[in-house]
Amino acid sequence: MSIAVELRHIRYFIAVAEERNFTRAAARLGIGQPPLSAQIKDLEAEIGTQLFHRVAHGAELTEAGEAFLAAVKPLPEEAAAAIRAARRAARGEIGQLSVGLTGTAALNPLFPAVIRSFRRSYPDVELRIVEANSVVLLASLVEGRLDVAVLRPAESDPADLREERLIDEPLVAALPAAHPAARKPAEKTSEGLDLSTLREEPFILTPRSVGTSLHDAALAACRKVGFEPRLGPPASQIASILSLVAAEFGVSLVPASLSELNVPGVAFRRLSAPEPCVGLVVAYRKHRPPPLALNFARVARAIASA
Amino acid sequence: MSIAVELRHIRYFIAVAEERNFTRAAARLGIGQPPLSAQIKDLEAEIGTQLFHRVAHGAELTEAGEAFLAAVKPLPEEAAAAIRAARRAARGEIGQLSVGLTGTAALNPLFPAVIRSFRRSYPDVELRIVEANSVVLLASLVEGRLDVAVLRPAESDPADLREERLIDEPLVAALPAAHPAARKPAEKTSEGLDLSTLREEPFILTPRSVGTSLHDAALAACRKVGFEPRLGPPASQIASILSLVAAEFGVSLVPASLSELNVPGVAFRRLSAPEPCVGLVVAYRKHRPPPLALNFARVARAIASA
DNA sequence: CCACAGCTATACTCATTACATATGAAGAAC
DNA sequence: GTTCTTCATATGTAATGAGTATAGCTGTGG
Repeated sequence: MSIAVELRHIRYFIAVAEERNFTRAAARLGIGQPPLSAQIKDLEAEIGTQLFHRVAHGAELTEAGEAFLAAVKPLPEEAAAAIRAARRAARGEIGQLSVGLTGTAALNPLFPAVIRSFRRSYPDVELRIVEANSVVLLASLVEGRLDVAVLRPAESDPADLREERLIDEPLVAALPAAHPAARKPAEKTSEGLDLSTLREEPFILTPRSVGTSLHDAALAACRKVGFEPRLGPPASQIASILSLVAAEFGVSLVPASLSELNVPGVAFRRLSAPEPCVGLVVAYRKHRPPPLALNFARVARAIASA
Repeated sequence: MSIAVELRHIRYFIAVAEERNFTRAAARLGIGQPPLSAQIKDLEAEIGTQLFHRVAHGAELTEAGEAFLAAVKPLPEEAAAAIRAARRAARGEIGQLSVGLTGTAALNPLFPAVIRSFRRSYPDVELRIVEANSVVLLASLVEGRLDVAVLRPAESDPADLREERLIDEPLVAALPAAHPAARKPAEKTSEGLDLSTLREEPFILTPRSVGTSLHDAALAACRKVGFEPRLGPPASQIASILSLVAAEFGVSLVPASLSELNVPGVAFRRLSAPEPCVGLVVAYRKHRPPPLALNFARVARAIASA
């Protein structure tokens, strides 16, 4: 016999309590007075006590009614807030977003600009930024530990990720400062360095196990100009590469944005055309990407194309 | 088109979210799976976004679903708590109770005992205790500023109050310590003082405007033994009466419980039979007394008869 | 590769109930 | 006393929540 209490009962009850009058409350609710009386009656039966004293000129709250009113008053607004929260989450306006970032992307000025813009557009999103190598990033994306990542693409990237190219970035030579090829860059009109002049140098690259993209791009560039590079000691992070170059263990090919860095003992030289390039993409799962990931990708594309 | 969100939707949603499976959630809710699916569908339509990803082995929360779950999770319990609060309020277990207290009742040991017992039985009730003269108490009761009062009854008390007699208390004479009639109380077997021996003394009484009960009881006692008392200076509070007696402005008749007080310069003497009496009652509105007032009265009766 | 198991969605019916309309009863105000 | 206001009751109706049966989809195991 016990009828479940519904938000409808609570809304009706609050209306009557506020109007202190069934008829006016019914008008405010847009229903007739008899059904309103019936609903309140049901509610009272369920609670097991009167909530209103019916008097000639209206209805007054009983003690139980006062207690009930105090307790249920916030409920309709809480329900409405829940709906708003769900809608905002669906639009990707609230929630947590885990952004992965590969080492060389972190050094590109694009990335801080994207983050700045995203935070301005979505101030209520909790951002978590994780830096890791491409292999880790891709695995984390696929397994859901990351929602989106900015990284350098490779053909071997999982097929169930969507990658949107943000920019293409030329590779430049990173040379020990004392290297003969490092001398020339004084003139502005200087042509790019001919990569083949580095054919005898050991190349410092990241091991293929932590990211195929840069590794393969560097190899491909060398092969294109006719030599198979000799590999120097591997370096798993971009900072290590530059350190090894500075220590004259060899040369390297790195994204142009790294030439902004002033690393003592390292000189950067652009290469002569055709410059080899590596891309920078924003990646997320094709399957049910979080709305926030899509929003992040959109912001990133907007910044990249600006 | 738009269907109001009800607690039912929320209960169902939470069940599915927790089970991550429509079929099991339906079983837990005691309904069939198709109606559950329909209700969730309605909810999603109302919110305007999917709350679950339907996958082969069940249902997973979307971002919107996660946000909605976090927001609605407490609602069912809040509604249940509201019902409990209303029930408790109806039983007079919670709420505020304003207790009025007349001056001479405050000095009776019964009162602290009642308060102690009430607080033990109803620990969640917020007690407010107001001391005032009977006229103010009665008016406050009728007008709803007080819920219950402990006072001395009079025939003139409003008819829409119910008064339950707690105890009858003899009146005793309050005499200046130097008064001849104050000398005799040494022997335990001493007979009471004959009131008529005080016929020439001025009587210090509270003015009738602040409380008819004691005033009329004292007058009636004097008349019963054959004299019309001469009135001394009026005193509006019981403390003032005793002060004036100590100052030898006259004598008074006061409830026996006051003889517990050690007031320098005042001696108390019991009167000879038939001892005049004043009652002590607990009073509350006949019309819709708050449940708490009834509970208070019940506790008071229990203590008084113990 | 096919059949099966498990899950959700759809189609349809039934019982419930929330609502509207009309009316009655009771108390306050004039 | 009369009238007005207010809430309660009676009754019919339309909406809807829930039940039953079934179809569709998706991984799994033989």
